[in-house]
Amino acid sequence: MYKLDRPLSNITLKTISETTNVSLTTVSRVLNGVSKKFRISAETEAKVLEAANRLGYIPNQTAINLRLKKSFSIGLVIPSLANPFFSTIASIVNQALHAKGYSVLVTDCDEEEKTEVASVKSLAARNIDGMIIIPSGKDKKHLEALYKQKIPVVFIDRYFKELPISYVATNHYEGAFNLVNYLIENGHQKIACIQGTHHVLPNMERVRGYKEAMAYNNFPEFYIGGSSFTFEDGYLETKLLLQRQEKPTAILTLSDTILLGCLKALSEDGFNIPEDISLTTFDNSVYLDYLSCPVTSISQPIADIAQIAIRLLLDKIDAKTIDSEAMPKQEKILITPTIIHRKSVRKLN
Amino acid sequence: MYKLDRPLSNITLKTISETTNVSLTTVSRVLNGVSKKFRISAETEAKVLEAANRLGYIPNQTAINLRLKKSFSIGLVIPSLANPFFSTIASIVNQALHAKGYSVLVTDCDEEEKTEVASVKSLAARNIDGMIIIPSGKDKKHLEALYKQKIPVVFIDRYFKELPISYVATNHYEGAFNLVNYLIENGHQKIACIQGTHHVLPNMERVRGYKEAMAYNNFPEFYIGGSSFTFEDGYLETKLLLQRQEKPTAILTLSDTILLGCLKALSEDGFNIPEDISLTTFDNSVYLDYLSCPVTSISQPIADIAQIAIRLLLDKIDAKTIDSEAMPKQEKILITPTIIHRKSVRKLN
DNA sequence: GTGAAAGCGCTAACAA
DNA sequence: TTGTTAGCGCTTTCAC
Repeated sequence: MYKLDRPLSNITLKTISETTNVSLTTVSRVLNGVSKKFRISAETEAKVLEAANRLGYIPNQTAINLRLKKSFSIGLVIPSLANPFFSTIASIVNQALHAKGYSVLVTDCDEEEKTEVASVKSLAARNIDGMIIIPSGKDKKHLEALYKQKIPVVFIDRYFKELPISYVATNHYEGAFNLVNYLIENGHQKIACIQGTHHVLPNMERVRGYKEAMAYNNFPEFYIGGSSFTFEDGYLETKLLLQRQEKPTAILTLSDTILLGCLKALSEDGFNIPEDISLTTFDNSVYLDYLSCPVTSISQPIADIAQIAIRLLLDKIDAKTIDSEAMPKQEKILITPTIIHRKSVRKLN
Repeated sequence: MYKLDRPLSNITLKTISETTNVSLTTVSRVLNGVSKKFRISAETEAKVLEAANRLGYIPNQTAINLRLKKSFSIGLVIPSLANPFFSTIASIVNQALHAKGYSVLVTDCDEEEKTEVASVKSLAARNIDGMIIIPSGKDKKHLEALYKQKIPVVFIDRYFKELPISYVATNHYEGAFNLVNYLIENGHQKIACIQGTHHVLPNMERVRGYKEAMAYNNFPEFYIGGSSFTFEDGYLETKLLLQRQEKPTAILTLSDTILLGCLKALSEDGFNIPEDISLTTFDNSVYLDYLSCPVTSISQPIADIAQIAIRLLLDKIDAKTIDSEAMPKQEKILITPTIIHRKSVRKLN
């Protein structure tokens, strides 16, 4: 009738059907490995297989997706791949999902709420089988919409308690609580906390852990500063902190970026670790071991989180395939992180 | 006829056509924003728009892809998202491409050649419009196949000189050459080089730069050690290096991971930087500024590389859309990296 | 054992 | 200004 501009993969089932004089149906069956189920003769099967091989047949996924209303691909929505924590998750999720035969559509939202909304919509239009989302912002209308569209979704790391969507995350509260408690057990009372972006859940939970651990031990909150997860902020806030009359005996930074800034300020001002000030942090980046004084840190169970999220998502997808009306129940999984002990905490007398 | 298990987005053009009593074609035209081109009455247009809105119509990308033989998505093949250099590239490419209306299918190959081959094939089956690849291995049959299938491809960072496929990468050779020259200008002669994985191109080029800079200045190669881009290897190799009778006055590590291992060994053995030994590295990770002695480093123009690669790819896609037979010419772009001067190089009188 | 034909949702050539 | 219809490549029902 009319011509399309781009003949992509010229070899289709039809091509094979014509060259072998076998019907489309049979060709499809052979190539899908259900020959015996339909009792296709060995002869026919061989003929088809040979042709497919010779011509270099590649099945057209798009057509399969349209026909089956399943795309064998899942969307992964990430605040920023430039953040090592997220890119590690992306790496694990990607590999695990590929191993299960899924493709992964990754979107980097640049920590922007607007970008996230656009990404989620674009993914939804692509007949994605499910989505794993690390929310970037506070908005959740577009996420509610996914629930209504019955697209299986799992949140990682950040989540909305009000939404009936499963999540798996680190128990940041407990992590911080335990870490502060550990400092207190080592005789520290004047513990300062340098936090990151205020409104993100992990930060809020960590700060809550700090506060409650202090309260639990009947200590006043010594100091809380900081407002973003950056080197610069860690540096500035530490400088500010060190100006104060009363010096802390320990500092808890809520991320490794903050820690590095803090370290720079500390060394500039002549404080040694752990002799003068003890230090603890979150994230447990590889380089912590290689700093002049290796720093004790909370280690998030990244691999576990990723694996559980995948498991949850695939379960939901399966459940939906069996009964498309079923509303999956919400799973709320919080994993308590561990403390990796290094040399930055001094035991006071 | 028969029922499919998963009614995904129930609202289709047909639904709208039926509820508004407007033909499918007209509905399609209105929704594609070409109403005026076809002089569709304002009345009809409004009716269609209203219905689409009310019903929450979401176009089915899969159907569009099949029909148009264009998927508006491009594949990004990465050795490992856990590597900050690659994840930064992924982040930039992702954002830029989304801004242009493309979706991005990312695959993490875990630095495995086999995984890469599988990924590339899977992407090819998905009617990808183009691919950006950072090759993981030495195999290139599957990449040649892409060329034959006329799928637009651009390599980043690692490339095959023999393949007629465009690439954009850092000029690692010049980077290393300039860095070693800089050390020599500062009076260093005993310059040791600790390298990473031998067979990867960036490593080979960097080592070549070291060797030729030494030869250019008529110095013997002082020392070359190392075999992988890891902390452990950097640590071990430095320990080994420091055992030797003749100590180096400067060390060039070919990655920041190696550097950190090297630093640990240096500090364990009581060497101060830059007093006892000068240090330079590659990668320019953010934390270099925050080490006890900030380390001078080669900085790869990651953003530029990503932007150029995207530009190249989109050009190829456009060219192909216009003339599907045209064989695009190969572009070979090498960008010379800059030296970020910090405090780790001592000037020898 | 094999095949004809319908249809997934969409676009565009052609007709009116 | 609008509509009819073919067909993208595939799976599956139903028939032989």
